[in-house]
Parts: sequence; structure tokens; C-alpha cells
Amino acid sequence: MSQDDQIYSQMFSALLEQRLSPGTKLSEDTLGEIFGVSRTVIRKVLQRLAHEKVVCIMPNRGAFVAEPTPEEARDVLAARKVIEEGIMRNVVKKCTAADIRRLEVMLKEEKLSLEKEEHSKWVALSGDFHLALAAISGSQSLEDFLRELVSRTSLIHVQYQSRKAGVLNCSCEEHEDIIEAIRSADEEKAVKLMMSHLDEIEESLNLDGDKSKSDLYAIFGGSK
Amino acid sequence: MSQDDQIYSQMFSALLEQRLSPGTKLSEDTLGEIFGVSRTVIRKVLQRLAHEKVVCIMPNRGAFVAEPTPEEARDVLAARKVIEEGIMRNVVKKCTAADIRRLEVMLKEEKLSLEKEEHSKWVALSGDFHLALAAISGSQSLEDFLRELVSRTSLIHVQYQSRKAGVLNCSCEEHEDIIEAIRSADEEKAVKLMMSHLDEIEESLNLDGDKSKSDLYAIFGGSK
DNA sequence: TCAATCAATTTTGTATACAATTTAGCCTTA
DNA sequence: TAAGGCTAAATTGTATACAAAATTGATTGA
Repeated sequence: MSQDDQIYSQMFSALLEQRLSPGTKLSEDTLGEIFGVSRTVIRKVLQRLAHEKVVCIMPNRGAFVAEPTPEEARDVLAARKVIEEGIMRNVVKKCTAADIRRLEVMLKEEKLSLEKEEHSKWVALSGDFHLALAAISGSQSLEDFLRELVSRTSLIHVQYQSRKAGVLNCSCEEHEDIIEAIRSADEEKAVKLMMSHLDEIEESLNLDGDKSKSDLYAIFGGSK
Repeated sequence: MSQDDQIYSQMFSALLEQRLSPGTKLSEDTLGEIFGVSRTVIRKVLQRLAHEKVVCIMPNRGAFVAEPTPEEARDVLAARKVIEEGIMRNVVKKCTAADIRRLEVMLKEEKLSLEKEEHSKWVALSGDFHLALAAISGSQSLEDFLRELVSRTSLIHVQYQSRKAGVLNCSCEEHEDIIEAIRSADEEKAVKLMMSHLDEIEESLNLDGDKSKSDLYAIFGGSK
């Protein structure tokens, strides 16, 4: 594994585990010192993250952790529905007993992280579950695309999570139901469950009230 | 438009218009001299193209125009089916009269390029048609993903086009039929036409016989 | 003559130096 | 005192220099 990849992985994990909040400035010099490399390699990593849309590079201004707008959030979830429907249909056809066992192991980890209330770890594990399905489906391209969408979803979770974290508990059961549908090879049910699962995720977010700018207006009660 | 983008566009066009064949070595020094910039900016462009999978960067070896394998080709077409089904469903809902007019204009251009037998231009225009549909669908993410898949399809066309170019003529009619289905707001028909269109594309390719390596064996008659 | 090894050249990977742009603070001025 | 502009610091964009790796060609030996 090359140097770039190592640094990329570390930054990517930090993003997924929500240790880097949206909007954080990612200074080339600072990151270079932290990782003990020159700006050259940092720039390479930042460009990669930017292409995956988890980092936003503004010309002559620098790189920042992406701050998805509500529109982008909805777009990501809508794209996930399209792609994960395709994935589910393949998964039902291709899933082996060994695959199901691995999914169940992942589910247990998810439950554990929920019990321990390790929220950000759970978000990452939940994403891994969806990516595991993508891997089972055997479609490399769809898996790559979903990886990007899952990362962005993680950022979206940070920015738009509703106050009641209780909503998240459902998701574990939903994953459980999806496994069951796959086991019984019920394609339509599996797809339907996945679609409503993604709907639930979207509904659990605070995507109303046009954030950022209008935030201040909302807080201080002025009109726009 | 920044310097990177200009060089990127030029190289991207060259790839799409098939002026750069799969496997071509893309030397940093050479490209730097051609475009009158340092290797720094060339590397940036190459990394971007590599992330879009139209260029393959091999560590310590350099960058090459990607040579999709038959498996990758099938994977790309399969992913297109999933994504373009999603796109079609949105297009039928959202397409305006103005959108249809623009699609018809594009169709005319396609026909023209076919008549003039400007094959590579037609491949590019044909891709544009699919991307126009993606734009109409309003899904930014799906449009981005499709852009990547269309570029790769272009490379696949170069590498696996069957000897009889006549197959391509169909595609124009198929695009025509798709427009008609959209006009009559027949979602199922539109989706079905698009699926069979993509099937036809796949069938028009020579994806059998494991290329590249075995090429030489096939040509000179030796056994593997 | 062929194969293998080694040296020289070329090419990529990384660090650094310099240029251009932005940002921030200060000073001037109304 | 506040607004505007100017200078200085910091940061990004690009070029270049140096290090590491791979390719190539030649030389040597069988």
C-alpha cells in the first residue's frame, strides 16, 4: 500500500467516523506536517477526496470538508435508491450461504455499536453493510459509485441529523429484515425493504429550512 | 476555466473521439511539452482521468489509456442499465416540450454524422444523447456516474467493435423510438426501449475470446 | 549465438523553491 | 468612529530539482 493510500485511508476514516466536521479547512501545510510528507502528496489525496465529493476544493482558497446542501442530500439518497435497487436484484440472485453469514456477523457488530452508543462507529458500520451487499452483487461499477454515495451520506448524517437519535435504532432492524428477504430469495420484498429503508434514512434527516445562510435568520428571528 | 480543465477537456475529447487508442502510453514529460506546462499539472489531469477510469496509472510505470477487459465491458453495460433505468423513469416524469425539441436536434446531428460516416464523432454524439437524458432527469449524481460510464463505453467501442459497422445504424432509430416513448409519457415502454438499446450495444461488441494477451495467440494460431 | 547480468538512461515519485492570489491587520481619512 | 484602501503575512498554484524505480542496451560469459 503506497504512501498516498495510507494517508487517504486515514483521512477517509476520519471523515466517515465524523471526526472531521463539514466545513473544516484542510490546509495543505498543516496536513503535510501531520503526516510528515510534502504538500505534493497531500494535494494528491485532497484531489482524490474532492473527486469523491467528500472534500470541496475552491480554487485559490483551499480544500474544505464538503457541506452538502439539502438538495445534494436528497440527490444522493435518490441516486442510492436507483443504484441499490439494481444491487439488491443481483444480490438476491447471487447471494450464497457464506455471504449471508458474513452479513449476519456485520449485523451483530452494528447492534453492538448501537448498544454501546458509539454513534459514529455505527454510521460507518451501517455504510459497510450496504457496501457488503454491493460487493455480493458482483457489480464493480455500482459498488464504486455506492462507495462514494455512502461516504457522502455519512457527511449528510452529521449535518442534518434530527435531534432524536432514536430514529437510528430502526435501521438495525431494517437491515435484519433485508437479510431475511435475501435469505428467502424474495427479490421484490428485498427491493421494497431497501427502498423504504432509504426513505427512512431521508425522513430521519432535517432537510427542511434552507440551512447555512438562512440559519442565522432562523436563529435571530429576522426575515430573509 | 482553469488551465487544468482546458488540458483535461482536450485529452478527454481525444479519448472520446478515439484519437487516443487503448494502451497508449501517456508520458508526463511528453504531454507537458505538448501543452506547455510542467509535469505537475499533467499529473493532476492524469489522476483525474484515472479516477474516471479512462486512464490507468500503474505505480512507477506511468499512465496509459485504459484497456477495458471483456468483464469490465460487461460490468459497465450492466451498470448503465441500472442507472439509465432510473434516469428514464425520471425523464418521463420531468421532460418538457423544450427538452424534447433539444433531443430531436441532437438526433438530427447523430443522423448527419452517420450519413457522413464520421464514426468516432457519432460515438461521441450518441454518448451526448444519453447524457442529455441524464441532465433532464435532474439527478446530478446519476448524471456524473453516467458520464464516467459513457466515456468508458467509448473506449470499449474502440476495443471491441465488431467488424460489421452496420449494427450501429440501428442505434439512431433506437434513440428515435426512445424519444417517441418519452413524448407519449409511456414510462414502461421508455425503460424497456432503453434496456434493449443497451443490450443491442452489448451484443454489437466482440466480447468473447479473452483479448489482449490471447490476441497474439489467436493471430498466429498457437495454443495458449 | 544466446542468455544473463550490470550499467546507463529514461521515467516516475517526492520535496522544495518561487510566483500568484487571497486573507488579515493596520493605517489613513472622511 | 467607521469605511476604505494599502501593506504584509499566509496559502495555494506551478515549476523545478532531486531521489527512486523501471526500462533499455551493451557487455560478458558460456
